[in-house]
Parts: sequence; structure tokens; C-alpha cells
Amino acid sequence: MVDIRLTNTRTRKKEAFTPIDAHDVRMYLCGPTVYDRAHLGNARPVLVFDVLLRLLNHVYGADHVTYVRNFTDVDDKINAEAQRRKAAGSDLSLEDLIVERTDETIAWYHADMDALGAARPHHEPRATEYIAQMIAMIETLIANGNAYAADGHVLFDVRSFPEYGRLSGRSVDDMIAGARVEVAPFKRDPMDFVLWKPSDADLPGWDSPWGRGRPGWHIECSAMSEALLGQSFDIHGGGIDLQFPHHENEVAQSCCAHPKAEFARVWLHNEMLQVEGKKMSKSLGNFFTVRDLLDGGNPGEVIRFVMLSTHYRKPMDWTQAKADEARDIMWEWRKLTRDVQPAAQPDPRVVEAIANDLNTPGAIAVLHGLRDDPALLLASARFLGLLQQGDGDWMNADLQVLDSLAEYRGIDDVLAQIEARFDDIRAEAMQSKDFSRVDYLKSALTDAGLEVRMSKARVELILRPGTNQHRVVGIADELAS
RNA sequence: GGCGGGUUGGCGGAGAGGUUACGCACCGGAUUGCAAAUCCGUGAAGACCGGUUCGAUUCCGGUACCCGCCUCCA
Repeated sequence: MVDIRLTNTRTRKKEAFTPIDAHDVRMYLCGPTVYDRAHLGNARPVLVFDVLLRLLNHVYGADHVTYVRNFTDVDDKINAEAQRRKAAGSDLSLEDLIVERTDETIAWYHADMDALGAARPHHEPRATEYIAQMIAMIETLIANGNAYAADGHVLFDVRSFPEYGRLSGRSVDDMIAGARVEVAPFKRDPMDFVLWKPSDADLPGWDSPWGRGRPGWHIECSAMSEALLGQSFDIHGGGIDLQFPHHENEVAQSCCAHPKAEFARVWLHNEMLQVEGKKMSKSLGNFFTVRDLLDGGNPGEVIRFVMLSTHYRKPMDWTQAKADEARDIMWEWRKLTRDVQPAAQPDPRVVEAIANDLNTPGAIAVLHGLRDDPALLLASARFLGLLQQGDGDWMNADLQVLDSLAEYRGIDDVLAQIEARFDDIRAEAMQSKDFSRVDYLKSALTDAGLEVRMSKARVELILRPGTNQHRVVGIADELAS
């Protein structure tokens, strides 16, 4: 059995991982608010958890792991977009417009995460499907003396939970001293947070004991994780920015609703993403979505490679230079493993690296050492979700012939034709010692993007990413005439 | 103001209290008509100041700088 060690935010330590039930390992990842395309930062926790899922599947068996990731489809940004569409003259109701917006966003999200090679979770609950469970949990919290209704709202009373602040290492008093919290008049304590809030007629709402309203942001994850994973489960995670307030508040809600349960045993948080050394932001002009990168010619598995080449607990800097280097490496590995059957098991050192707090850079370093064993390289790379079947289309696209004539002949035939002719010309040059024609031909082929290898025995032409196949065909035709 | 993360060789990026990370780049050699590719090989690090230790880049304390959170945020 592989020993898994994970850094638990709750204890600030790297600990041996022991599931509550080895036959039913359960984890929950905070998913996206579905108001717009996923940006690059959204992809990081998804990929971290995807690697974790593969590890757990490997160790405990795929039938014994349950992975839940929610969609937050109750949110003011979604409401704003729906209201904008309504104002723009849509005939649909506000509710339908919200469904329309969230449905299309979820479809985008699926397409983008699929492109990165991330497996779909077993459950992808939408907040709107669990309103009843949220209301029930809020009622329990009120009954337990941890929440109170005031002015149409229901608030969580942070002073009723002595552990409040433990996950994020903050104290209520310190935070209040920071004086950055909005103090609504109906709050008993400035740090109290909303469990339920009233909705006007032009906002989506559900009937509740406190009137028509909608849930606060945090309660959904408490309610959905309980519904799908139980009151205690193994791993809960997300970006480090969620540590406070989102996860702190989840802990407060779930632990107070179920004082005898553990809620999440292990908390996993990934560090933030930067772009070219700076925070990704629209104002800096370095904000982009996963789709922007994919459409910009970065294959999904190349993006994945870049993401995995930095450990999840360190800030990750996205640069185009890294993406270019990753693309070259993936291209090499794809070539090495073409038509190769994967080994039955990944290299144990790769599994070991991942088991050691998801050390993806360490695992990639092992991969580099497997060039002489393509079958093992393939199996090990797939363990990380790289070199997966079907994901290599980007390379095939590069290898495919764009020119109709070349398509008819096949690029391999075209190259073979040039190679044969090149051999003759070179043989003549060897005799005459006049290499000018050889050099001219070589530079023409190199300029077209091919790699030209001249061994003693023969000339070999190798396709590279971005080879201009029109020019290659042109050269072939020129030589033939 | 409070809390947290980071700082490793030209660049990227890990582990480990003492022995080569690894990748890319560079340099040297083999090879080549010249190259490319390939193979072999060399060099290069741990922000700064203290402390613990036989020994620290790795542990502890402090300083500097960078980043993030405390408000919607992965």
C-alpha cells in the first residue's frame, strides 16, 4: 500500500492520510460560480484535485472513491447578467434567463476542463437543487443557538462557536480590529455572516420560514457536502483565497449543525496563480480564460503540464515561455510514445512523488528519466493525466497535411520523395565537392520548418510543430520537375 | 492594522541536516562536407544577518524585498 501524505491546512502539517472508510474515500472541491468562462486560476484547483483523484483511484480503487464538485448558480453576478439580458429586451423570465446563463456557463466549463484532461467528478450538484437542505440546516443552526433571524436575514453568530477562526488562523477580535468588515445594523457582531437574505421581486428567491429569499454564499457547500458525502468526509479543498471566509464559515456551519461529526478531516489549499509575475487582473490586461489559451494555440495537455510543473502549495507563475517549453517537451514525448502500448503500471517513483503531498514537479522529473522506456513513460505520464488518448490531436493536427495535393499523396510520401532526391543531390556533391546546391536545399527545408538530419547513410526530414507544409510541397514539386 | 505564502545555479523548479535533483539554455568532446539530431562530459545555486550543530540551502530567530487574504474571487 502506498503511503499518502498531504499538507493539512487545518493543522499546518504534512500528515499521513488515512481515510475514514477505505472502501469509500470522499472528497469535495469548491467549484466555480457559473457567471462567466472559467479563467486560468479556476483551473488550478481542478487539476490539483484531478491528480489527487487519480492517486486515490490508484491506491483505493476507482470504485471506492467519491469526488464532488459543486456549481454555484445562486449569485449576484449571475443575477446581474440575467437582468442585463432582460433589459436588453429578452422575452424570457428572469428565472429562465438565469437558467440560460448558468446552463451555458456550465457547458463551457465542462468543455474547458475536459480539454485540460480533468475527469468529471462523480457528482456536480447545483446550489439551486439543494435549497431545501440549506433551509433545513439553517433551521438547525437557529435551534442550536448558533444563528438568529434579523430584519429578513438569518445570520450566523460567530461568538457562539469558540473554534471560529481556527482554520484560517485568525481571531475574531483581530479581524474586527482590522475594521474592514461591513457592519450591518442588524448584526450582533461585525463578523457575523449571512446564511439567508431577502430577495426583492426582481431577484430570484425561494420561500422560507424567513420570507422569500436566497441563501448566503457559504451555506450551499455545507448542505451539499453533507447530502452527498455525509457529515464527515475525508478531503475538502480549493484555492487558498477560500480559506477565509468561505471555508472558515463552512466549518462553523457544519460543525455547529452536527457537533458530533468531524466535517472535513483534511483541508487542501492551492496557492494563487500569477501571470508573468503579476496578479492576473483585467486592469493589467493579463487576464485570460482557459478558452483564450486553448484558442491561442496552447493544447490542453500543454496547459496541464505547465500547471503541474509547479507544486500546488507555491504560487504559480504562468508565462508563455513556460508554455512554449512545455509544448516542446510534450511534442517529444508524444513522438516517443506514438504507437506504443502503455506499461501495465506507472513507474513507482511517480506514484511515490504524487503520494508525497502531490509533488507533481518531482513526478515530472522522473518522467524525464523514462525516455528510454516509452511504454513506462506513457503509463506514468497518463497517471498524471498527460499523453492521454485523444488529447494528442494537437500534434496530429500539426502532422496533418494541409495542402490538398499533399493530402492526396500523404506528407510521409512527400517527405520520402524529397529525401530520395536529396540523397542523390548530396551524393553528387560528395563527388564534386560543390555543396552549394545541398546547402540551398537544406536551408529551404529548414526555413519551411522541417528538421534536416544528414547522417552518413541518408538524409532524414522530421516534421516539427509549425512546419509550413505548403512550402514543403512546393519544394517537392520543384525537385520533381 | 491582523493573518498567510514566497525568495534556490542564466531561466524554470524539487527533495533531503552531511553524498549529482530534474528540465531548458550555455560550454567542451565525439560525430558531420558544414550543420542539425544524437551520445558523452564540465561548469554554475540557495536574498541578507545571527543562532543551534561536528556539519545548514535544509532547523530556530531577525531583517529586506515580492505576493496573496482580511470585500466578490480558485
